Amino acid sequence: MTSKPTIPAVKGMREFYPEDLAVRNYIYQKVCQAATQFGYQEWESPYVEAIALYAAKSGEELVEKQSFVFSDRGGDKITLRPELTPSLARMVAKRQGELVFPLRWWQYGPMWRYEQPQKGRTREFFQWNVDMLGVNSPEADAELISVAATFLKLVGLSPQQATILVNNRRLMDAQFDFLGITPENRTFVSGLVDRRTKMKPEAWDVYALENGLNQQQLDGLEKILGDLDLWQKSDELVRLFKALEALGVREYVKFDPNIMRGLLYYTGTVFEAFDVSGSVRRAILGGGRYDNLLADVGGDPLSGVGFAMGDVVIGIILQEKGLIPAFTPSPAPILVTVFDESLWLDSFAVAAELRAAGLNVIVSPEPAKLPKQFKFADRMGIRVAVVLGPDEAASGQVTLKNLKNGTQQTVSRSQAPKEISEILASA
RNA sequence: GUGGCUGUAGCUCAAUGGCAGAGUGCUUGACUGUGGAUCAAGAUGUUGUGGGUUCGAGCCCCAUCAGCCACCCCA
Repeated sequence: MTSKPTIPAVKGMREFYPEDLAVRNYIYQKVCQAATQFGYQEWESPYVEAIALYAAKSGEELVEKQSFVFSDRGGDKITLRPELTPSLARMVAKRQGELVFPLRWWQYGPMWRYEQPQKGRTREFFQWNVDMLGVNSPEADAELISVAATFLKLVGLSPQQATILVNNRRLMDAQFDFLGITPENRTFVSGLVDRRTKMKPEAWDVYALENGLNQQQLDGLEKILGDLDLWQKSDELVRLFKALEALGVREYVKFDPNIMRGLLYYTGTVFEAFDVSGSVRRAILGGGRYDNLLADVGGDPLSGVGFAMGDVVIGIILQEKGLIPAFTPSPAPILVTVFDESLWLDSFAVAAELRAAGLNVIVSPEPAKLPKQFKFADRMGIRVAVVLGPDEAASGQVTLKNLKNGTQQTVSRSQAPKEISEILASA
């Protein structure tokens, strides 16, 4: 054996073996399908950006602690992109005058964040971003939630398995006002709400009282957070749920006053999707409405709504539930064997004929014992083995073996493509 | 950045401080023109890395790297 590699992969970076890439590509395919059903356009932005792009809009945590930052040869600070929204804002602002609104864009690509790798979290991940810009309405919010729900449905997650929880920032702010919580205290209270499911109730109470809430406010807050009918007090949420009903995805969505989302730039509807039954407690995806997206990059004010989904959490969930299609190692379903040295190049010629007929074909690179070649075919998930031995060569024929059921037939070389196609079509 | 657990054959894991092991996979054969099943034989290790304690370290101590889990944050 060779010695062990002395230089490991960089911490938290992903290595995609063929079976891993198959999973990634499967998710990509479903994401594309969901977005395309709703008429969203695929776009792409640079993987490397100036750090200054994020300084304006993204949180301090993301820029200072979670970005991979480098200097280019001119001394400018650049970074592997930790998120997509600032790039979106810039590209839209640059062509704001000529783009057609409402704009519906999606992207699926790599992102990097310098975090401690753990379950559902790596330093390199693929993220699906979907955004609609230029419309500010609960009905537009409903469309985005509907795209997300459509994806969940496409990958085989039922409403019982995965749920999208929805809340509204304006509704919560109004409730906070009613309790006499000051605007400067709102950020703390939002964080408090966010933390509620992670702390023991008593500890949470103490934490709240120690940070400026009085007992009356705490009681009121707990009442609000337990009120699953609270959405009826929000015109926006009433319209949202009616639209979701019409869009046919209402069963995937639930109101939950505990959903706040940490990002400061959300202003209205917010939502997160969770796996209800599995081992991952992290959100599958999250998003919401943000106003004034373009203000910081010099564009005209423009409201938008969007969400993001990482590939890591959804990948774990789909694997756990057996929802990833079986992996076939070989993309070519046909193996042409090489019987011996004298027939070596004849086998190559047979392979070329089959490829010319439009088939995908592996040919053994050198003579080997047939059992070994058949074993290889089996391991690679190949469905048809082609044998060209002395008998076949003498009569201008080849033997075709169906590896699924073990049957075989000997046919002329000219007929082989047609016969193989029939075998492949039969299963 | 903080805390906890782990690191032994390709993989999953054993081994009271005293000879480095099993299952699985791999190679070969039973079967020189046919894979999956069965049986038999065989090969495989700087015990993550570097120090230390000890007559003796896979095991104890320190450091370091990596992985997992939780916190922070978030997709």
